[in-house]
Amino acid sequence: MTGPNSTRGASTPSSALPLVVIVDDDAAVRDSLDSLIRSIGLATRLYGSPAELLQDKLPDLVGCLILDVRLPGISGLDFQAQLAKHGILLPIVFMTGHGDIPMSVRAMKAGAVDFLAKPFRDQDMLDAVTAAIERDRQRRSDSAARDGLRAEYETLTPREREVMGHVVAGLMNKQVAGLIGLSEITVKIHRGNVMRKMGVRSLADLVRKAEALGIARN
Amino acid sequence: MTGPNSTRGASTPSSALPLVVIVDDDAAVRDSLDSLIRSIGLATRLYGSPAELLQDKLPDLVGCLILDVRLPGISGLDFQAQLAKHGILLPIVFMTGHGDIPMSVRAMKAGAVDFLAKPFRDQDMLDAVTAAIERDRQRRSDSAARDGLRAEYETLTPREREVMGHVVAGLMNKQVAGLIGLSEITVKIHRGNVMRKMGVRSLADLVRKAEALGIARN
DNA sequence: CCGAGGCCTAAACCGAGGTATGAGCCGGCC
DNA sequence: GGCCGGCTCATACCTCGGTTTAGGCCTCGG
Repeated sequence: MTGPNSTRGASTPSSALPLVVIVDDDAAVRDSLDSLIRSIGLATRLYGSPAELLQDKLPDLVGCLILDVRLPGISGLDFQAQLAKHGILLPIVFMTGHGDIPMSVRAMKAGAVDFLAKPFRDQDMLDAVTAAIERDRQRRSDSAARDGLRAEYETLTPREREVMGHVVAGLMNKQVAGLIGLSEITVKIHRGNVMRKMGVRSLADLVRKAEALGIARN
Repeated sequence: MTGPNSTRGASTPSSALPLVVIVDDDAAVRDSLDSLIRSIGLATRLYGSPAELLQDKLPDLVGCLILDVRLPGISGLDFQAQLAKHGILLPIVFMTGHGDIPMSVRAMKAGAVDFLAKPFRDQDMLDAVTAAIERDRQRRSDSAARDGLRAEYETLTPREREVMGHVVAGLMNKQVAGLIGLSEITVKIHRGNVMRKMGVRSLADLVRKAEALGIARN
């Protein structure tokens, strides 16, 4: 059985090439998919079971998963849920030889990119993988933006966050002051600090960042 | 065959009771579903074919569609696409006796709420219908909010919209003035009109409304 | 103990936001 | 023609936002 370290080196440089992780208990299927995926210039990583994948630590690359729904020891659908708990958020393309409709519907509801019945056309798999990678790219981009925002927000002191909340809610400095029992001038100071730390120069931008952070519930 | 006017009156008052529209060419299936849906207190409307549904004009109620994928004259999936063009945005629950996985995946990708293989358990159908209605309720709520915003936005004159765009982009009045070749005081007037017509009293609220409207691309 | 950092405040000043009053120009419509 | 509405501008006045300078209080940790 192909072990965890079955990455094909030649097409897996440490660059930012998208990585397609293939999990199937049939070595022939793995190799076939490996060839297919690498034919469009993507890196691959092969596993014979979910356990092998979990023991290995995946590089943090843009990519996706190709899973057979019938896997050794666990259902592909349960594995899908398990991966989410492990913080592995790679988009998943399912394939199956003996699947049924409820299975496919459940997978799609749980966020799978596609669900292909074997035998599938090569092009269908490539389309699915391409879509999955694009989805992952988007997710990472969104995630990075949110992380950056949160990093800025976390440099704020408790008071500054409190003031920021009221400011983006549309209150005037004097109202904020009255609300939390401060002098207006102090609110101005905090407000200025917020603008500087959040890296914005207009209230409009601050409001947008606050929205993206999910603040300003009032 | 049951005609377009087969609505069961007793459980279909003109109130805001959610409406479940059932399309199936088998009268027995329609009646069975009708009983099931009405058992949980929802109104129903039965059709034997997509054509009948399209000829009829549906009341504008919260609700959903239950479609067989195998319909007279057209595939349920094609009908799904066709309905979207007709502006009928009701969430769809598919059911099928002879469906396959690609069909279910295509339906789910196209936004179906669920895809049930016959025979299905009554409870599964009720769960799907409940979820579909909830989705429709949410969609209508979002849509109504956006329509209200657009109505306000449309009361703005071209100049006012132009000024609004720059203001929510975070520019100062004098910058806006320089950018579109006006005096600062005129910008202030327009800005004041924008605030009044858009029904907001703080810049923060204006920015949020602009975001919801998809303005402020810069 | 003392420095650092968070927190609060004040006085003073300036730039920006907002409104009212008044007025002129132009194009479309009855 | 006359009216209306959109658009423009000016003066004046007031409020609000924002920064600087300067100071005091507290707590935590070296």
